[in-house]
Amino acid sequence: MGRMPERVPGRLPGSPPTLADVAERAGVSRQTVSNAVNNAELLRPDTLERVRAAIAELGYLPNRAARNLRTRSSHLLGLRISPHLEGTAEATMDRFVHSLVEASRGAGYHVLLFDAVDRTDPLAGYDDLLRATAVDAFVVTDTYLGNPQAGLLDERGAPFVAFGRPWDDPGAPHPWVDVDGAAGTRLATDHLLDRGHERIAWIGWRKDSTIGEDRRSGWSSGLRDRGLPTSGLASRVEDTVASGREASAVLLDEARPTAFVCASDTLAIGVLHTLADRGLSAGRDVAVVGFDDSQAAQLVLPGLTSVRQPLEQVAVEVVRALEGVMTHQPRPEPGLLLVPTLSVRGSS
Amino acid sequence: MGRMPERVPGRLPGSPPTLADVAERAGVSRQTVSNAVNNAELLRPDTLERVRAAIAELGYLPNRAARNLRTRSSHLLGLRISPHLEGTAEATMDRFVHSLVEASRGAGYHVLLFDAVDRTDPLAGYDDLLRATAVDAFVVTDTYLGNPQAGLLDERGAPFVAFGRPWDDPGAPHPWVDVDGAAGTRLATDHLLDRGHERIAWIGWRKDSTIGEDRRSGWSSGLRDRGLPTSGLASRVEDTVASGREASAVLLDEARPTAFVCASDTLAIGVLHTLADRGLSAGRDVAVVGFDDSQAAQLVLPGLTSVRQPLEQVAVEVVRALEGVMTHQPRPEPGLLLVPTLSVRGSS
DNA sequence: CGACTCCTTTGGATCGTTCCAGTCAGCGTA
DNA sequence: TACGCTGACTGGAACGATCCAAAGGAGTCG
Repeated sequence: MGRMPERVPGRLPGSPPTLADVAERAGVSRQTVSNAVNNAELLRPDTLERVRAAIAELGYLPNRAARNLRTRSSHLLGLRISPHLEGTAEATMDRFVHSLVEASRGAGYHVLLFDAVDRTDPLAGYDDLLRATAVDAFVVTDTYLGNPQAGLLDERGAPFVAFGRPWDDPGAPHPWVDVDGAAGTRLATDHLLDRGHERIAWIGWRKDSTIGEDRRSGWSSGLRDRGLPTSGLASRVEDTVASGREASAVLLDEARPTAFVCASDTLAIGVLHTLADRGLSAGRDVAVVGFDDSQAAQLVLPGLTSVRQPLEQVAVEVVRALEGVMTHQPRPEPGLLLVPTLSVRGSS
Repeated sequence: MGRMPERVPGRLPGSPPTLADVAERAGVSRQTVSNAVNNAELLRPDTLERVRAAIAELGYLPNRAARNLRTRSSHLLGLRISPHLEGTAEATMDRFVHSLVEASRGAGYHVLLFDAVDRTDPLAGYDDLLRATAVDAFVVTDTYLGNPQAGLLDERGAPFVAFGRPWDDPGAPHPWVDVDGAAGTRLATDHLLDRGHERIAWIGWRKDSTIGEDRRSGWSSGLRDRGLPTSGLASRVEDTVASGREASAVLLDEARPTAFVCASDTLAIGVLHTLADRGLSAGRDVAVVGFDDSQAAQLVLPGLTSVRQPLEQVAVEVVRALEGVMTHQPRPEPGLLLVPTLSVRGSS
């Protein structure tokens, strides 16, 4: 001992302490400090305490870059955010981001946000981060567009978990977590049936939207199971307030429903507008249920009953699945389907 | 040449190529490849092309961890997200996050999200990331609570830029970017005055909210400058729909205003509810203006006119300021105040 | 023709951590 | 006493990039 640590003279006083600083202070080797941090059970109790004291005194925290380099992992999860989602999907995504950050922290990960330089390239951003080993894994959320991402990432051996089912390839091997939309609309439909409604209309998206058709099926199965008709009671339109408004006006004229189930809050708010136009009371005269439980659903006048996705739970399961992927644990099932709940408000 | 690269045999075929791989392929030294990436002007044109070809063939991208370790910088910006903000502030924050990710990318940075383990500690999360040199700088957004962060981060020499003024210490030296709330409400007030309104009411937050008082001042100065009265026309309440509804009912009864300017969309929607209760038409009978231009403002029935914060511009300026901070460039002014715009819709 | 530039390129050291092989002391057993 | 064995700790090498000083080559000039 007594050897001068060579690098100290040149160090700025403000720069954080290193493993070597702690080692010198505790009178042990660097490796022993490393073990104190990562494998405490390898140390004798008294040594451990001495090292821990030195760590506390100096306020030492391992340098991330050095650790990342050595262990070939960054403890970062990449999440690509779409520049601007349409309608209420944006709010859903934001609620998910919050939940994901929280769930990731519990597992020792941080969330790295990135966006697509070139929106036409499905792998834009992903590929660069992967090759630069800047993230350990991805959370893929933009799967609803006919996700080429999943397949492409799988090909490159990139670890990831998708929030959203592989609609176009139900047998896809990659792990995913999703919310059962049909169960949500079924919940909504049963809720309305329980309130005595028998003529319940559907306003959803165009037929080429698989998510839209899934949500629709919850409505139709709910009516069919009670022997009630669905024909003439469904409409498929764009996801805008104006479309919901028009579609509901037509349905009211032609099919006289007493309740509406909608594929989104945006459409449901369109229905509320139609009711207001006609002097009908939402909730009393005609019931309305939306989907997403957006902020707007809480703010509009009678309060909009809406299907709420369990995003906190989705985030937790996504992180759990990611841990499995990164440790190469085999999974019994690639997918996990969670059940939404219903936020009941004045509109029903 | 001809020397076998020692490390190749042990490398997994899937692991990304390194500087050494590129160097060997191009027949140059590692340093030359490094220069080709970072200081292209140092290379002779033909060498540069050869190296670039090798980089392209191998799909090389510098390893982030190694670069971070050597250069002592991570090219990451830390952003702490609050677990759950109240009301429409959450939507504002999310729009800002999107803009920040985009602006950061332009400057070669990514955004790292984190949240507070312990919400009572103002530096929770910040300190750890700083000591672990996990981020280069922070974007501090939660300054409206009487920001102890700014001072504490300044003390530790942490580079950061705040979105939000240092209300409690106007002379604070740290850089910040903010939106001029008073200018926004002034814009709203002038807009209503131009439409012929003379009795314009204010519904804002409690007096201890500095932001609320700032926004209020735009309304009061607008009226004073035209010699119109403000007394009896202002109300200060909680930021909820119910409060806005009650406050507007009282004001309508006692002061008979023909227009309302509100400190938030949440309050403005409360006003809309009161108008609907009384069979008054928003826009025709009574005009209403909100603040934040939230999604709900676009969805509610006549459309809510609202003050829109230029968050894209804020993000760009925050990143610009951060670049200045990190290169230790002196700043003429610590702060920058941006002017909002007005999104005019049916409610006015 | 040798000395002196200047420009390009190179090898070694380094950032701070973890992996790996090995040292050393202490203890039980023959 | 000699031997092996185990547990606690150590020193050197490695991860993959950049910084630094110095080497090599081409061109200029006395």
